[in-house]
Amino acid sequence: MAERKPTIIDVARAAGASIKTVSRVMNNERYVSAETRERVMKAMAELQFQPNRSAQSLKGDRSYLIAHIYGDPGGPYTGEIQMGLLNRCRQQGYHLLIEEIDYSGGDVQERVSKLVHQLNLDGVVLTAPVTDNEAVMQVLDEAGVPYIRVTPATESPSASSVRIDERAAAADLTLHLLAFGHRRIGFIKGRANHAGTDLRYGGYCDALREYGLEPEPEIVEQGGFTYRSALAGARRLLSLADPPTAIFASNDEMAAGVLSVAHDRGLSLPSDLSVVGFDDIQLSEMVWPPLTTVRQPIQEMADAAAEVLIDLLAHRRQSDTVPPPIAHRVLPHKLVIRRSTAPPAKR
Amino acid sequence: MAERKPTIIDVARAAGASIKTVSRVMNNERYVSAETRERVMKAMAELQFQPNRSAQSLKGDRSYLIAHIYGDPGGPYTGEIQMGLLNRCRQQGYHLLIEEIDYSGGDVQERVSKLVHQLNLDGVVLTAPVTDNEAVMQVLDEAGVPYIRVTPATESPSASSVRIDERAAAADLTLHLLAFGHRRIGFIKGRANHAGTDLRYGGYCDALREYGLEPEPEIVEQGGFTYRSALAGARRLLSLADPPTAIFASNDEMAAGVLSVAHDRGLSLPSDLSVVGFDDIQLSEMVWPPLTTVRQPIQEMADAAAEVLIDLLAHRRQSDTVPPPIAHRVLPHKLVIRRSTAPPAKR
DNA sequence: CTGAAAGCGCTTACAG
DNA sequence: CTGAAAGCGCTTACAG
Repeated sequence: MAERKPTIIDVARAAGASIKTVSRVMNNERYVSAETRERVMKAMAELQFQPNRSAQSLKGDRSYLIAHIYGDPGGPYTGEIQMGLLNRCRQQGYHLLIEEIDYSGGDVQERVSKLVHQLNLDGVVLTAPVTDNEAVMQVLDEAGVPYIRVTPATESPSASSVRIDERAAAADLTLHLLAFGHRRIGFIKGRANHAGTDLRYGGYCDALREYGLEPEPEIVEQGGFTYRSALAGARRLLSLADPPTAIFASNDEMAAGVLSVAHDRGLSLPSDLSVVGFDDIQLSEMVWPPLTTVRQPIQEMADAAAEVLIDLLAHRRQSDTVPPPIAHRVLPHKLVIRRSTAPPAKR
Repeated sequence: MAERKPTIIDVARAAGASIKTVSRVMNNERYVSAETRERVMKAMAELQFQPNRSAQSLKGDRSYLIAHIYGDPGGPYTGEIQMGLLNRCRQQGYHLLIEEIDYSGGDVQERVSKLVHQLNLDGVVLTAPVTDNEAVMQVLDEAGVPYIRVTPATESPSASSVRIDERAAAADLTLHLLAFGHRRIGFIKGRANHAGTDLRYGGYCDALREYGLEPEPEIVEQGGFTYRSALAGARRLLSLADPPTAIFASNDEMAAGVLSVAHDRGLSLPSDLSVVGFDDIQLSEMVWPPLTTVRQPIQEMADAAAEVLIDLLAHRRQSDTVPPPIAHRVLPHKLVIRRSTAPPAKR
C-alpha cells in the first residue's frame, strides 16, 4: 500500500529551511535567495513532493479546479469545447470539472452554489445555453467566483467573453448560396432561448436583404439543434408545391437531418438541393455529401476562454497588480465549402 | 461580495450541539439520537450549510472527486461515457474530473501520480486504451486508489470491470451479413493495441468459420477507429477485381468513412454494398443510409462503472463491513438493423 | 449517545 | 531575505 506522502515539513527538513520558505518557493514568491530556492527545489524533486491541494485550498483559497458548466449533454460541441479547455488547463496546472446542469430543472441555483462553495472552485467557464443564465451568473457573482462566457447573447460589462460573429457567419453562408443563384432558401432555426438561434437567423435575413429579398415565413421552420429536430421541418419544406432549392440548417447536426430526408426522397445532391450547416464539427465531413458550413474554431475559443480566465486568476492573487480589463474577444470564423452546395438545377 | 460561509461551528451553535455531533449527522453515522439529529438537520438547512470539501478531504480522506482517465480526445464514445458517469456521480454527490492523457507521451505515470496525490482522488474510471495501461494501474494500486476498468483486454483479479462481449457482438453482426447471403465480406480493423480491435476481428472470424469460410487477408484492412483511417482501406477494397459485397468496419466512424467512399464512387447503397459499423453512437443514425451496427450500451456501461466504484468507496469507509467482491459485469449488446445492409445484388 | 482535544498540510499575517 | 505562530474547517481517536 501507499507509502506516506512527503509533506512540506519533510521538504523543509531535507532542505534545511523553514516550511514557510518552502511554501514561498512553491508559490513562486519573491524574496527567496537564489541559493535557498535551489536547495528547496532539489529537495522537492528528490522527495517527489507534490503539494496537497486540499490543504492549499483550505487556508489559501485556490483549489486549482475550474468547472465547465453546460447544458448540452453529450453533444459534439461540448466535446470539442472540453478538449480545448483541457489543453490549456493542463498546461497551467488546473484540473477540469464537468458539470452538466439540467437546464430545464429548477435546481440550477442550488447545484451551482454547492459546486462553488463545497469545492472552492477557482473559476468557471460557461457555454450556451448556460452562458446566458442569469441565475447562474448571480450565484457566481455573489460567491465572487470569476467566470468567462462563451458565446453569450449579449456581452455584459462584468464578465469577459469569447465568441465568433455568428450573425456575420450566417450571412456569409447565405451569400454563398445566393451567389450560386439560389433565390428560394429554406431555413431551419435552432432551439428557442439560445443566443445562436436568433443571430444565425438574423444573418440569414441580412444576406437576403442584401439581394433585395425578404425572408418568407413559409420556408422558415423551427428546429432544436438536434438531428431529429430537423426532420419534420425538412419534410415540410421538401413537400411544398414550390420547394426551396437550398436549405440552411442552423447547425451541422440539423443539416445532417436535412440530408437524410433528401436521400430518403431520392433527391440527387447537391443538384436537386443544396444544404448548409453551421459549426464545422467533425460530423460535417462524415456525412454525404460533406457539408458546406462555417467553421467556428471551437477548440480555439475554449482555449482562449481558459486563457483569459486563468490570467484573471493569476492577477487576483497579486493584489498589487492591476486586474486585466474585461475583454470580449471575437475570433474569426471561416466559410468551409464542401460538396453539399452547388448552383440550383434548372427546373 | 460573498458573505462569510457558515461553518460547522455555526451549525453547532445554532443547534446547541458540539461540532462532533454535527459531523456525525453530516456523515450519517450511528449513535445520534433522533431528536438531536433533527435539530442539527434543521440548523443546517436554515444556515444553508454546505460542508467544505477541502477540509473534509484534508483530515478525512475523501475528496468526492472521481476522475475519468481516457486517451480518446473528443470522440463521441468519450462523450457518451461521460454522460453516464455524470448522471451517477451527481446522484451520489461526487464530482467528475476529466483527464485526457496523451497516451503516446511518456509522462503518463507522472500525470496520474500528480492527480492522485494532489487531489486526493477518491476513485478512477479507466476507459480504452488507458484501461489496459499497466503503468497507470500500477500508480493507482500503489496509491491505494480504487479504480474500475471499462472494457479491458483481460480481466484482472484486482480490479472490477464492465464490458460487453465484443467478440460475440462482432460475430452477430457478421452472421447478419452471412444470413443475407454475403460471402465476401471485407473487414477494416481498429487501432492496434486496443483491446476491441482483436476481439472484433476474432468475432468476425468466428462467424465466417461457422459458415465454413476462412478469413481472406486480401480483404482485411488496417484502420485506426477514426473516419479518416478507414478511407484508404475502403478504397483498396472497392478497387479489387472481385470487391467484397459487404464491409464490416470496426466502429461506426470508420463505417461512415466506407459510406463516403462508396458514395463517391457512385455505388447505390445498400444494394451494391452493405456496410456495418460497431458501437451505435449517435452518428450511426445520421449518415446515409443509417448504419446497421451493434449497440454497446455506452451510457449504461458508464453508469454501471460509476455505481460499482462508488459502492466500493462506501464500503471502504466502513471497515466493519465486508468489501464487495471484485466484479466483472458483462452487459448485453444488441444488433441494430438499419438501412445500410441488404442482400447482395446479383452480379 | 455526546463532547473536548489534537491534528490533517498547507497559507496568512506578523516579526525579525 | 527568513521563520515561529496561529488558523483554515473539518475528522480522528479518545474519553465520558
